[in-house]
Amino acid sequence: MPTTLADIAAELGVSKMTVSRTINNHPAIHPNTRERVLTVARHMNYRPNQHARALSTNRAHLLGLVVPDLMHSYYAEIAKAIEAEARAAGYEVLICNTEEDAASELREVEALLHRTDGLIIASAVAPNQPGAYRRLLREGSKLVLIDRSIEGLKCPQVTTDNVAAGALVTEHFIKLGHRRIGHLRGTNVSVAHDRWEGYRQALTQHGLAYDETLVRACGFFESGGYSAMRDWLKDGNHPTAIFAANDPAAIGAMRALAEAKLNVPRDIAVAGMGAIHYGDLLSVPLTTVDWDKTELGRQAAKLLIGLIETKEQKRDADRRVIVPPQLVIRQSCGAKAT
Amino acid sequence: MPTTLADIAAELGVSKMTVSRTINNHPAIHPNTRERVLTVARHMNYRPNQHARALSTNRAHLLGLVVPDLMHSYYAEIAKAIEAEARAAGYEVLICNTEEDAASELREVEALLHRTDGLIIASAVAPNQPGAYRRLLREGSKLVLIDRSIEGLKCPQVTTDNVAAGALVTEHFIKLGHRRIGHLRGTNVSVAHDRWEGYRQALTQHGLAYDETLVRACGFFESGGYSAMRDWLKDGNHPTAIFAANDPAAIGAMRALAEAKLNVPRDIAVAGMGAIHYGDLLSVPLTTVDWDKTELGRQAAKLLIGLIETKEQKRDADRRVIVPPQLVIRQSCGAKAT
DNA sequence: AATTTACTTGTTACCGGTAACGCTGTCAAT
DNA sequence: ATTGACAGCGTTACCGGTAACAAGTAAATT
Repeated sequence: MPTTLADIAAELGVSKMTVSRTINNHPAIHPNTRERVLTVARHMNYRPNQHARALSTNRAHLLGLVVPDLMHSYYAEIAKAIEAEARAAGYEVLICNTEEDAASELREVEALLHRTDGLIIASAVAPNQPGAYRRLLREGSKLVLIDRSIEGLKCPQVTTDNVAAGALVTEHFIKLGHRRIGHLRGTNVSVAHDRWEGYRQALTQHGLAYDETLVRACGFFESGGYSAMRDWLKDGNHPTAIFAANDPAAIGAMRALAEAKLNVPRDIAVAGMGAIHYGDLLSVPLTTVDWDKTELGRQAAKLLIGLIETKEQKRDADRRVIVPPQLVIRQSCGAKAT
Repeated sequence: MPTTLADIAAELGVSKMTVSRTINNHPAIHPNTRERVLTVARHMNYRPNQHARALSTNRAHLLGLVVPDLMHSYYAEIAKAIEAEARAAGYEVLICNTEEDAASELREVEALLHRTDGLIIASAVAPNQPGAYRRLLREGSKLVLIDRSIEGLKCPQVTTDNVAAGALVTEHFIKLGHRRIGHLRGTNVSVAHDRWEGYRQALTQHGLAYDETLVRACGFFESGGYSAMRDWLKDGNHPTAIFAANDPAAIGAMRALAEAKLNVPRDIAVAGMGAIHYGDLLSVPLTTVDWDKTELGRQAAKLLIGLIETKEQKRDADRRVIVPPQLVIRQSCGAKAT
C-alpha cells in the first residue's frame, strides 16, 4: 500500500493538515517542520493520491484530447505539442481517437469530461449540429476546438484559415494554366466546407465557372481518396488537376492514378492540404498547404488551461486563433522547381 | 454543479446505495426500482464522478502509455491499437511522449503510476538498468513493456524478435552480393542491441567477418540517421549497404545520400526496420522489416488489463509475447522487383 | 404457525485528500 | 500589564463514491 498523508503525519506526530500544507507549499509552515515533513515524505516514498486530490479540489490536472485520426501525422504533431505544453503546466493528457465517427466522439466526450478538467477537440461533428456541445458548454464544461471549428459555440477555437488555404491551392492551379480543376471534398466538417469555399472563390475570382461535376466527396482518409479517384477515372471526364481534402486523401488519389498508369503531375496534377510528414519524400513530392501545427496545439492547450485556471469568464471565453496557411509547392502540382 | 448519487437518491427518496447499485448493475435491485433510478438518472443527466469512484475502489479505469516518439507512425499505430482495446474493456488511455529521454521517462512514469491502474511502456531506459522498474514492480505497480524489453523484469513484455529481424535484413543484403554491409545503431535499448546482434550473427553465419568500423550510432530519429550518414560520407570508406536502426533513421540516411548525389540503391543500398507509414510511397520505396504493430498493442493492453483485474499472480505475470518479423522487400535494397 | 430463505434496501464507515475555521503562543505596540 | 496581530498548527466536515454489514419484508419450507 502506498504511503498517505496520514502515515507521514503519524510518523511525525503532527496532523494531516501540516503534511498537506507542506506538500502544497503553503506559506504558513515553519521551516523546521517543512524540513522534517519533506524528509520523511521522501523517505517513505510518498506520492499524493491524485484521485483524492481531484475529488477534494474538483481539479484533476488532466486534459482530454479528442482527434479523428491519430495515425495521421498532422494530429500526432498536434497531440505532441499539446502534451508538451500541458506537461509544462502540470497537466497530463488523455487521448481519444474517434476515426472520424461523430457518434462515438460524443459518447467519448461525455465520458472524458468527467475525469478531465477540460477537452481539446478536433471534432468530426457536423458544424451545423452544435447542439450537443452547446449543452455541455452551458453546463460549464471547458472546451477548446482545434483544427475544425463549429460556429455559434461560445468556446475558444484554434484553426487555420481554410478558405484562404483552399484558395491558395486553387489559384496556384489556375496560374499553372489549369481550367478543369477538381476538388475531392472531405466530410461534413468546417475545414471541408471552408476549403471548398476557398476553391469556389478562387475560381470565381479568376473568371472560371464553378462546375459541380468537378467536386466529389472522399472523406479524410487515404482509402477515400483512392476510391473516389478510381471511380472518377472509371466514370471518365476527370479534371486536369485535383485539389484533395487533405494529404492522406491526396496520397490515396495518387495511388489510384498510379494504378491507372497516369503520371502525376503530367497527366493529372495533385495537391493536398496539411503537410503530412514525409510528404516531401514521396515518389512524387506532394504540393500542399502547411501551417504551424505545433503552434495550433500550443495555443489550444494554453487557452484551455487558461479557461480552467481563471475563475471569471475572461475575454478568452470565445477567442478565435487563426494560424496562417502557406502554400508549399512541390512536384505533384506540376510547377517548375522553385 | 453536476448531479451526484445523493441528488438522485434525494429525488427518489431512496438511499445512495440503491442508486449506486443500480448504476453498477448490481443484481440485487428490484426491476421497478432500477427503472425509476435509471429514468431519473438520465433525466438529471447523471455521470459518475470517476475520481470518487477511483478513490473508493482503488481502480481508476485508466491505463498509461509511455512512448518515445508519438510522431513516428510506428508508435502511433501501437497507441491506436492500445486505445481501441482499452476502450473496449472500459479503460481510457493517458499518453506520454518521452522523446527517447530516459530521465524524463522515469519522472513521468512515477507521476502516471499514481493516477492510472497500470502502464504500458516502450522504454528509453537502458536494458541493463532495470533498477527503477524493478523497484516499482516490487511496490506492486502493474507494468507491461512493449516494443523494447528489459531483462530480468518480472512483468509481461511484448516485442518482435529483433535478432531475427536484424538477421533478415543482413542476410538479404548478403544474398544480394554485398560484402561491406554497414549498420547504423540505435540508442542503448534492447531493440538496438538485438538488431545489431542479428546483424553480427548473419555476417558470421555467412562467413563474413564482423567489422567494427562498419557500425555507427545514429539513434532512432531521422535527424540522427541523416547526420550519421553525412559524417560517414565525409569520413569516406563507407559501406555498400546500410542497415539502419529503424525507418526514420533510414530515411535520414537516404536524405544524406541524396544530398551527396548518391543513388539508392545503385551506389548504396538501404534498409530500415519497423515499416513506417508511407514507406512504400517514398521516392525510393524503403526495404524494411514489418511486424504486426496492432497485435503488439492489443496484446500489451490485454496483458495489462489482465494484471489489473486478476487478483492472484497468474502465470501471465512475466509472460513474453513475440510477434514474428517479416522482411518487406522494396527498392531501397536494390533487389529486383518481387 | 413458526422458521427459514431469498430478495431488496438501508446504515455506517472509509478511501485520501483539502477548505474553512479555530486555537495557541509569541511579540510589538499601547 | 493589556491588547492585537500574526505565525503555526489542529479540528471538523466534506468531496462522491463503495464495501461490509445489518435489517426489513415476502415467499417458501417444515
